[in-house]
Amino acid sequence: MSHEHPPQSQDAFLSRLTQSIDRMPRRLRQCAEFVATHPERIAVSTVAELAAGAGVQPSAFMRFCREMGFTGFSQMQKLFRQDYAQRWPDYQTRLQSLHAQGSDSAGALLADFVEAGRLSVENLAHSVDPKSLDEAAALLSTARTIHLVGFRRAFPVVSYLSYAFEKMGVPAVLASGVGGLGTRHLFSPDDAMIAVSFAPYTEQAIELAQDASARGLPVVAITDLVTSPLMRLKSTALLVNEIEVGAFRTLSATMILAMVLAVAVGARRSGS
Amino acid sequence: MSHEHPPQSQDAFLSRLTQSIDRMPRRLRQCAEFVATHPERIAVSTVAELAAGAGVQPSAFMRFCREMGFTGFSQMQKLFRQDYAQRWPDYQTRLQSLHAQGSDSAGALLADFVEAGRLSVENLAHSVDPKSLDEAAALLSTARTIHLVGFRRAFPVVSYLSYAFEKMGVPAVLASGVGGLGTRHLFSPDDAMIAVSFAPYTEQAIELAQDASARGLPVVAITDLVTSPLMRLKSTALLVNEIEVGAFRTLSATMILAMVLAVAVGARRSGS
DNA sequence: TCATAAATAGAATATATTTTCCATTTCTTG
DNA sequence: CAAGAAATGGAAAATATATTCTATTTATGA
Repeated sequence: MSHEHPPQSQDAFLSRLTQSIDRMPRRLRQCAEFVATHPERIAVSTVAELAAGAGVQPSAFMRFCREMGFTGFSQMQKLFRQDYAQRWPDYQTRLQSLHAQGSDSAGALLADFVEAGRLSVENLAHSVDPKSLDEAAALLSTARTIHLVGFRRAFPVVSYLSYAFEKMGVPAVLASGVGGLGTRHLFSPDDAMIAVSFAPYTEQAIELAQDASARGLPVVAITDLVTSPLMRLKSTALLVNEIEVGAFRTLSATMILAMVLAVAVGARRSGS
Repeated sequence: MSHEHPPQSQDAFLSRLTQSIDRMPRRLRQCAEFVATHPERIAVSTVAELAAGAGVQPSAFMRFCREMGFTGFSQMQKLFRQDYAQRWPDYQTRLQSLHAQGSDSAGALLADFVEAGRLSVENLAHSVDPKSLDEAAALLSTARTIHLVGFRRAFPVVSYLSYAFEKMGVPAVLASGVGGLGTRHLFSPDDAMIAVSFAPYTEQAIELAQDASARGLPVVAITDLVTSPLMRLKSTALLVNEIEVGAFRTLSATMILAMVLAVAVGARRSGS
């Protein structure tokens, strides 16, 4: 069935893919999913490479091409090679063309933030001390419960941590700050805290961190400057410096740091 | 002469080309000129096609490749394919082998995630269509209220958007999903929605987006795959693809996209 | 102008890639 | 649970593509 005329455009191809992906058998769906994730590779890869990427045999990928209405892989590839030229430019060129659209267009904005984000991320590898990171992971992995504190710009970070910890089965509570006094009364000496705060520092976050520290909880701080109030605690500090665009700072590097921390803790927990 | 090591990048290739083009014999210069005019075709063409384009015999084109320092056409083509798409598969395999070695010290983990983040961010410049971005900003800037929908991994994104919009005085509501039916009854035709969801898609998010769309609200979707259910709505879609490390995906590129969207909307609001 | 070297075209060969085929396994359905 | 259908993996065959080889042409310089 379904072996009529082949899709004439990438749009047609993709809509057909979405339509039939649910009804596909296992291996064919693997192909479909891989193609949906990396459509740009079709033009420049061989069946063998794509099949390997999707984790199937070349013959399975062939069947996938047929199922999509093509006579074979070559025909399908031809479609993708046709308008390859449009997206050809590499990263640098692409950035320039985004900028060229005029300084107040969304494209120029995107170029600015992408560049800032890239630099921030690259910078992270230097600004974070691996020893502190190990230390932080060690502290957190032995805690009974991890309290997560962060407001305003830091809130997305802790909400991500909360999600990641839940996914890995690590007990963690988000200090919400809404509905009264929060989770302060729950602090127990064998717990630990991750406090996230950036200049200008939210008082509430600092207070909670100080409180926890006073009660003997180890505190891991994610912050931006060495002058941060969080540095005054006897805490383990992880520094991230996001590059500013206009009055805005990205969160790209910070999210990566959060993720690394979460995964490191998760690994230690399950490993031991 | 000149048969040393091959160029390692497209830039190196091009500078070498300009350098030697004057000293080349006729047919070889035809090749050089054609390649200089259509560098994007190298990755997706055969020698025969390129030779025909340059008006020479395939064997002449082969000599040209040699003259440029490659062992043959295949090696040269590889360079042009790598710069475009081949970073990803290389990266994935490298990562798997690292994981197999069990180098799960926090430092190595950090390096991995930094690399993944950097690539994800760079890729954003390709995957997001500037036109869609402009369109999205336009739609959202005229809305009375912006409804924000996103759960699980997408929640940090919408919580950031909520923060950014508040900071800029743009009315936005977070569809919390907790405490009952949420904000669905608040949908009004002159509102708009930003829906964020990644595979495996949270049903609740999809439903809310469909509901909003059915009621005539413009929906801006931030999602990962062309097969995403959010793509089926007549919505404006922005695609972000984060590289996977182990079973985890960063949010670095996604946060940048969110930020760009927020700032673009804010600028339009205050500008008009 | 002639001798020599370089460059070229086209066919022949080697290699890579696609495509088909079929035995085996895995699902469906009565 | 058995019979049939669908799906799969692997390898063999067909095709496309890259690469080399050599006879011929074109350029170079004394």
